[in-house]
Amino acid sequence: MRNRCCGREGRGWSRWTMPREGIMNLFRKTKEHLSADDVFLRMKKEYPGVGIATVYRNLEMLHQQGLLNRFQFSKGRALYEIRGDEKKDHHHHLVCRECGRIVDYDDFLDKEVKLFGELEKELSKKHNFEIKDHQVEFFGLCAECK
Amino acid sequence: MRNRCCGREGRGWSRWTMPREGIMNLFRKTKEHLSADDVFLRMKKEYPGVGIATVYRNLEMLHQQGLLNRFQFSKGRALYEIRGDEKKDHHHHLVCRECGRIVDYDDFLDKEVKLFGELEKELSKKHNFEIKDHQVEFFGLCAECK
DNA sequence: GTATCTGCAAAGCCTTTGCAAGGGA
DNA sequence: TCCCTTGCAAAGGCTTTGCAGATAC
Repeated sequence: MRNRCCGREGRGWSRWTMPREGIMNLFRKTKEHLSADDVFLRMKKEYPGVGIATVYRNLEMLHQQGLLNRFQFSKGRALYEIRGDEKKDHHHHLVCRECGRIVDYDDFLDKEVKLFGELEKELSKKHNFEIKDHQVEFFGLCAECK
Repeated sequence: MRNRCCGREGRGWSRWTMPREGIMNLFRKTKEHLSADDVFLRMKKEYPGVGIATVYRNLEMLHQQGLLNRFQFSKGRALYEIRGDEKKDHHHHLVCRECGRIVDYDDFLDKEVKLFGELEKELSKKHNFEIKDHQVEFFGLCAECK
């Protein structure tokens, strides 16, 4: 599965390596948000011997390339998730302030999609920003914690 | 200025102290987003002798009490800002991926306000979440960096 | 063959914690 | 007096870096 390496401009790597492949496989198999340590621990089973530094380096690289999203919901650890087709896989988050549980939702209301499109356009113009992406979180208490 | 201490239920502190007051004064004077270290350094001038641990402890306490917002836009450091009247001071962010600059905007479109109200209601019901707050960030490149 | 990538260990940064001393109520 | 709060220093958690050896192409 090194086809991803070829014909890709400015991709940030020169070789499609085993750890890189292993990390992407992991994310392809799960919908969870994983921390660097989560990835490191799960990698051990299928690709033993991969070091934590390599995990960090690759997560950063894959994030830079747009293959993974990175989130920093709370203090401490960053969380990653796979990023698929922009339009298809985009979602927003519900984050529980108590237990840290994260719920994704992607069944947007039509007006929600429409509004964000308009907002990006309008804000770009008004603040002279080139907007590439957005992130929305609702915070509160989940069913168990409230 | 210890009036804030009195008659406030579940406020998380028993005494309105000098460091606490100093920190709030700092935030009242600025619209910037400050890190714990920023606060620590600025405190030194007016309230020398306040330790960094105290700054962290109080930022956390003030955040818990809803007087400060905490954000974690990128890895590393948390940023704080003063939180005024919910309706009046609420705003969203534009974050530059290149230089980290943060622009606030609070001149919401009417439909934007309306939509978020509807969304919170609908998501609460659908996911059995008690939504208390939301946070919106647009990421991209600022005028200088693009 | 060679520049890139890796694992290991050590260092770095931000944040929290333990504890004895200080200071309101 | 009581016990909340503080400052200091040490520890903690997550992440990055330096470097010699391994590896993709």
